Amino acid sequence: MPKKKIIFLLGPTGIGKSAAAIILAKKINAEIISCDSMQVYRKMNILTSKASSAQRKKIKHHLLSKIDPTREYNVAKYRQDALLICEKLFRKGKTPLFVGGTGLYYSIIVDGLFPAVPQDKAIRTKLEKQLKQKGNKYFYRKLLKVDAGAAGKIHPNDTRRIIRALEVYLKTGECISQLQKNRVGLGKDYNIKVLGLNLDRQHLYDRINQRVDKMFELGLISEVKRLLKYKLSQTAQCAIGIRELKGYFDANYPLAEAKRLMQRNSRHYAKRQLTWFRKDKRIKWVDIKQKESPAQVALKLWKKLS
RNA sequence: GCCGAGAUAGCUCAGUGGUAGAGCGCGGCCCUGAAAAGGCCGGCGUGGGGGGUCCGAUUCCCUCUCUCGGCA
Repeated sequence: MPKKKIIFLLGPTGIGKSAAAIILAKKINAEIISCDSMQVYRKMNILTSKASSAQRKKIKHHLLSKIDPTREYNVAKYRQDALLICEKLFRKGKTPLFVGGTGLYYSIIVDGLFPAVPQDKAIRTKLEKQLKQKGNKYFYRKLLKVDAGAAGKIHPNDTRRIIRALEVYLKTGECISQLQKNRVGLGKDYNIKVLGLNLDRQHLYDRINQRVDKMFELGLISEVKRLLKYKLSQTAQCAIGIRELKGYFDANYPLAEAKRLMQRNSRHYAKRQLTWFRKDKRIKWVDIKQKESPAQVALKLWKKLS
């Protein structure tokens, strides 16, 4: 029996993955699974450029608007949810088409998640308190003592990772650097195709800037204002636009500045995404031109699949 | 046309007689339970053109060009 096929469509924010994906999905009898860490949240539609309900009627989208923005979400949950949906699609005879720009989520599906422990609130609070009192250097030395392997890979200022490594050690007595070696990916059991969309940097940045302009036209301000009435989870509040608009609502700067920051942070984000994707040799890149329509892009993608 | 100010990084500008910095922008990279997050690295330059003084000029002098004010 041939291996079941899973397709990924990756690419930087704003490049036009979603629109092309819908057309591609139609052609290949696929349903779309979002590979995006922010589109899972409800009430964040304009902010995350989620597919419209009209688009969603054309092709079923999974893992969109699944979680309330007051709740936490993370890679492990994503993996669990996404694999479940994959199985469901296979039973229906559909091909899963993962679409998104969250490189870690992609990697976690394809390369696997090493068996570790979930976050532990109590341990974290303690560690964070210690970090505050003793400073980065001391904290880093602490990690160096218990897990030199991890310390070698983590910069002393990257306290978020240091906390995680220590958390794993305190919880399990094992080194995260050792655990990380045990990951089992999907490659053996499935036929995985990975497509990437790219556009020259200047035009990509133009698109990103324009997309932010568009968000404002569509009513971003009231959407975010509404969102801020809730106590957003730590993860949900990381979406680009929330912090930036909050500064405007708090009268720290004018609206134009909020928009400028959103555009800049989105550009930086796209750049980081490209860095992440660049080193992944499994990605088959499809270069698009500035003015290509979603249908044209979808056609190029489709050709790349055969 | 005259008077004044200026011309230094992609932009805004600082500074110095011993071949230049800052902020923003931009580029590169790392990444496993917060990943649209978090962290690291990089000045990316014919100092407007030409001449002079000097051991040595981006810095001082002359000149040309351009820009911005003001006066005509």
